[in-house]
Amino acid sequence: MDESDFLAAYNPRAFDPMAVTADIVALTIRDGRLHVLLVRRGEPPFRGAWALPGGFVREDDLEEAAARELAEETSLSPADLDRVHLEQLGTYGKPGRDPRMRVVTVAYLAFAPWLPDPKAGSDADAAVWTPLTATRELAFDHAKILDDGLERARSKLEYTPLATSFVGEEFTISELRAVYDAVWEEQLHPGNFHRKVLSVPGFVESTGLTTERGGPRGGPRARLYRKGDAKYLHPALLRPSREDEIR
Amino acid sequence: MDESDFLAAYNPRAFDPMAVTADIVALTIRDGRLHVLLVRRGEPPFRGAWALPGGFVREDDLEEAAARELAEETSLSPADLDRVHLEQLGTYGKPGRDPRMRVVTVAYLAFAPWLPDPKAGSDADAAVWTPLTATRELAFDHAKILDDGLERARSKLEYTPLATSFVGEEFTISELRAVYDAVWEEQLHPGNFHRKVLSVPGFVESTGLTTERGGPRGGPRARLYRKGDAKYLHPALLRPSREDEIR
DNA sequence: GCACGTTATTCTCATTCAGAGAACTACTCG
DNA sequence: CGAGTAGTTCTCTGAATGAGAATAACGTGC
Repeated sequence: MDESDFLAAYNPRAFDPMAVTADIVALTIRDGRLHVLLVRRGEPPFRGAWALPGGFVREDDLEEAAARELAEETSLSPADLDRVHLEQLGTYGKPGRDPRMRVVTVAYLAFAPWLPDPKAGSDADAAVWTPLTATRELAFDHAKILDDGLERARSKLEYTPLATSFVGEEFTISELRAVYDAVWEEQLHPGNFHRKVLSVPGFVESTGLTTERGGPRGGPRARLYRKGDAKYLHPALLRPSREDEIR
Repeated sequence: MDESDFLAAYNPRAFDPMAVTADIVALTIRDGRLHVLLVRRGEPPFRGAWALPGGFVREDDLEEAAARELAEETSLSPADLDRVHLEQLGTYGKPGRDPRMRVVTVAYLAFAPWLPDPKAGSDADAAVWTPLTATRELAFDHAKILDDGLERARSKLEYTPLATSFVGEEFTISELRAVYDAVWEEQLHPGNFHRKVLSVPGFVESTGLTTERGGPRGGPRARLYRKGDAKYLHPALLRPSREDEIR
């Protein structure tokens, strides 16, 4: 066979090697604020600096590599990992972005519900959920990757039901609204939000239950919902007042 | 220095090498139909099969590599290349997708206005604009990449002014509508489309001119517009009737 | 137990937007 | 010149949105 001859003679080392890493922008919400998972690097380059969790891709698929790194950093059980939404964010391969060699990084974006505080992983001293307001200097071009991840997250809340990935299995409309408030950094109108969520087909479905108690500062018991079967929100739930970002 | 010692001792060949390619889903509109640029492979693997244009990433940036490949395949002048919108689509790295070795492909999506028929590039017998209706079997996982590119294109027309990348410098509202018709495969209402385009701030701006003649089958001269300064369409121009795709 | 502040939920009302259809007009073609 | 086509503008109707308010259920502190 022509083709198999070619493959036998093919030398995979003929090109400059490139390393491929999978890094993760993992977002969650704690205390009503958006947090990102950061690790402190235990090895050069950028030893001691904060960075996105990630690691080299070996034999596995890109997304598997990302899931593996995330599970390592957060000591997540497989069952927990199921509840985390993971999607590809983008790929960053500018020459010189890693001083060691040419590294192409495939970034993934993860939306997680509440998770316990992580333990340190293999190549990191520490991994912590960090509020976004306390932005730190990040290693490599991770600040740019984080920015891209935030913009993607903000945008995805508009036209997908992914906000439900940030809350528990059963949730109230107010908890869902808190997700939007945190990610968009805007206070949404409770009444209109309530109407909107219930009017979008497939966004949430009722469980028939309510919370056991009212809120910590009073108020009636809230009805509980679970995620519906919609893949897209239609009509979308648009961010208010983006006049400035439009041009 | 600790860090420079580390870098000096670092062996870039310690990992299995991975090749990185940049492949392109280049779309344009001809005769009112959406076309994609395909090449016929001149070398194994998949010799003789149709594939997306692309090639290995060498010293350059990923996007530069994509632009270089696109320019090669289409024999585009730098001035023409300026008018082509290029954005990253996604990265495909499943083990085994290339029989030669582990190949990670960063796919780019290009929107081009009318371009001349391409000549064959270096590693391809032929490159042709192919109507999407005549879908062929594609090499590797390029069918999936193409599908993802189409979905991205359809979606981007909704909330960005990228439809203007498919038409010339000056265009009529009807030409713009033809872009939407072709990409969405729907006949939009001419009156409502006209109202909508003119009412979205920054989508198009008037040139004050009109076409020299009416259409080939009659009708009045149309006013000419150029691209406005909006980065996003607000409110967006949503696809009609996606009820089926929502869940 | 009670007054009060808080919050879930529902309504109202005014405004904007989208879909359908049509009018009006300027053109090309035969 | 007459018929047909297409660019542009209007009208009408129903849906969606934003702002504000009403109602009612609950926790807290006295």
